[in-house]
Amino acid sequence: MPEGHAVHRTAEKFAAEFLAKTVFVDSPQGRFSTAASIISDQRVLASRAVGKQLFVTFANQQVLRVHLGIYGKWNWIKGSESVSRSLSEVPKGQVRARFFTDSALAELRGPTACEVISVEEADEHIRNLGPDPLNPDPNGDEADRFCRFVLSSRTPIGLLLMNQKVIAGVGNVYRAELLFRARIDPYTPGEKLTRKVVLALWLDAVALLRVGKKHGIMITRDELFDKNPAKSDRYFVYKREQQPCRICNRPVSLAIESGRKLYWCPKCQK
DNA sequence: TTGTCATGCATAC
DNA sequence: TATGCCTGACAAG
Repeated sequence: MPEGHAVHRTAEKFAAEFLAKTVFVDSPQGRFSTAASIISDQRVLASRAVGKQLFVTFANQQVLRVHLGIYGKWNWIKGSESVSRSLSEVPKGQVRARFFTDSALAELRGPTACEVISVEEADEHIRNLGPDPLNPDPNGDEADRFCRFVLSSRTPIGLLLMNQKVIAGVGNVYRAELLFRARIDPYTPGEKLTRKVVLALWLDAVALLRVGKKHGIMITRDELFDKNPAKSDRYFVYKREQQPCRICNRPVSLAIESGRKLYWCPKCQK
């Protein structure tokens, strides 16, 4: 489930299992073999997420960068017996990379990006990303960056929220739900919004992604935050086209914008 | 069992 | 705007 909340969970899991430990890396599929050999048998110095990307720094100053894209998935195996059994078996499907110690094994399948780069290159990737609601700067600069970008753009807010340079970590689900919760028409140009509205949108992104990170699933209806709801109940509008809006009962709309499905309620979001 | 679609994004045209 | 990535959830039959 690769919106930002899931990647931050992975970064924490990586830290919990591997931080300060020597980790072995290989690539059963073969596509990551050369890069794997560079970071294998190295100590993990840091693990962090920025937006939808994971960055793991190794003792030899090499950085693993992983972006799951739409298919990518992590599979974790814990316990020394389970780990050694898994390592001795032929893995199921295409495993791009495996990261393991005696007691934990992380398998990576189907990522859009999985590469080993320098610290400088990693910094460059991070510089190209917008503010991440899960990495809020204590001095408020991240909120400010988001507001400035949105308020100076003629692009519809529905597209701005999908741009990782504007806000890193929000994807199609959070885009639709944030705009519904704020009752904003997704076609409103950023510059037509007020600073107060844009700041509220940012703060709601911080709140929703924190809930998502805490539970490991995306939930956008306040009354269900701690209830582990079924998928069909989690959202206001996402994947609910033609179903009645939970507020006004009118059918939820669907449009394809820049190749992605956009869901909204035309009555509530004006 | 088979087919379709997806929470993303880089690249080619 | 189309395609590739190549997994997995879900629907249809």
